[in-house]
Amino acid sequence: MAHWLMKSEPEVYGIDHLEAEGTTLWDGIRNYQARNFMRTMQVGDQAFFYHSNTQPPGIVGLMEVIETGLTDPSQFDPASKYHDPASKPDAPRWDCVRLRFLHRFPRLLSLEELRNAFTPEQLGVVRRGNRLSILPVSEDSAERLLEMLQAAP
DNA sequence: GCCAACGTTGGC
DNA sequence: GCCAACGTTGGC
Repeated sequence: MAHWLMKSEPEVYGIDHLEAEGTTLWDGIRNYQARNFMRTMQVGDQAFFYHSNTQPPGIVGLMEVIETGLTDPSQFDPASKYHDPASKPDAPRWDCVRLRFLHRFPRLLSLEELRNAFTPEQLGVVRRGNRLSILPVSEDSAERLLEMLQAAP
């Protein structure tokens, strides 16, 4: 079972939304590197939910991958901001996964704390200017993150 | 609102 | 295939 970090702006889609819905289709990924990471996800993998573009940014919860290899429907929807006119239904360019809410952490683990505890090599999200919205998390780092999230700040 | 990082596009 | 221009993300 692998671990991932997935970013979303809480104003757009945050842990509150996921908790209320239970599961969600993680659509709208329009970056090839992030898409390729998503393609290697397996059912049962876990993902840290990271709130971006908010104060303070950081990890707030845990999700589980429950379905992979799904075609992202928003690419064919002209009304969607994720519409991709260049993508053809017989050769979809973008896909996505379905995730399930597991739990919130007892506290937010801020980017500042992450920066103090990890190098950019250990945890990609701490690299300044990292725009990738989906990142792999090594098992070592995942273990440390889970420990930090249970401990007091 | 600024700007660093970096992906994408298009002219040549 | 190079590279300048442009667009997006996201921290600050």
